[in-house]
Amino acid sequence: MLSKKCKYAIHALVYLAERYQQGPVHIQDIAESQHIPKKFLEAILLELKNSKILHSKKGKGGGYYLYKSPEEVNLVEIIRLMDGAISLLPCVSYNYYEPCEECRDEKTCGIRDAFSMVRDETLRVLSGSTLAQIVQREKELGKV
Amino acid sequence: MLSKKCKYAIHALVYLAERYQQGPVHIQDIAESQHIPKKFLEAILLELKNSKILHSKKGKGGGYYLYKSPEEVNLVEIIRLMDGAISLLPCVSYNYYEPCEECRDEKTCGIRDAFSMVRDETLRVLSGSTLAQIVQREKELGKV
DNA sequence: TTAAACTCTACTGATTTTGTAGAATTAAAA
DNA sequence: TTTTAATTCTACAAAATCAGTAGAGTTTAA
Repeated sequence: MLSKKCKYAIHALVYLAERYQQGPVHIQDIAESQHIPKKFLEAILLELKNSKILHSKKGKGGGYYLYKSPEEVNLVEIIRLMDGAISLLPCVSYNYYEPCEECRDEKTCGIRDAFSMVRDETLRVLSGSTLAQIVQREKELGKV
Repeated sequence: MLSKKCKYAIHALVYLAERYQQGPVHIQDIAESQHIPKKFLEAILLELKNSKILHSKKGKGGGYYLYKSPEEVNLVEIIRLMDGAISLLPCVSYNYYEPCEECRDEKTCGIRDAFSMVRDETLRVLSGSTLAQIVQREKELGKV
């Protein structure tokens, strides 16, 4: 399961994607509309800014806005940033690999195959799911 | 990521699958060979027994053994039992469904699609991965 | 100069995870 | 019948992670 932090990040980014190139958006605005605790959201947005997904403008009239285009940001990137590995086992992770403590020998472990396939399919689906796609999908579904 | 508990359960079950229909196996035996803390393993095996995957024999010469056949036990069942939902979001879960607190309207949420697909692919792969298959795979890979 | 916004450090409470202790129960075997 | 070796069960506890808060500092527009 994704953490709340990660779900908050996705919702905030979708909200900002809907307002792409329309100037900075207040944290307060995002927090209220998306039902996210403001102080918690602050930390999340800061992290997204440090990862060059967002930029911010300080001071009066400031706020956060998308730095990357909505087509460039996909769910894989967001999840890895917020929650870490995509895979279900550390021993089949591309970005967060660790040897399994339990497995004595990775080469003869019969369990890894299935989880490698799950990882591949998950990456395939989530990497194709960009902010632009999500916004487009919501328009199709009739969200105002 | 799977919890340690879940990984322990998988390893213990594979170990028992390799000894299917060869009588009860001591917890001690499983714990030592699979590097699992014995007391923790006790709780895990008891849970697997309560779910009718294992049976046990008490007293001297007792132990645990597979009740279901290795062909009947797949990774979906084990993960659901140990860690809960397969899906990454509660709002797309079959067995652990909960409405998303963040989404005001599930029907117009553009995020769920991708996670529904991830869930479907994950279920497809993991439901096809049985204890029998894992044991077979380990034989192929040359595990003694 | 003031007000409104983000920035940053530190902290805290709740929950989950990962175990451990120890007594009770059961059953085989001596 | 007693001993011994195993599972069963209840209760607890340490550690890690998650979710959220407090509050001072910095920046910028008006």
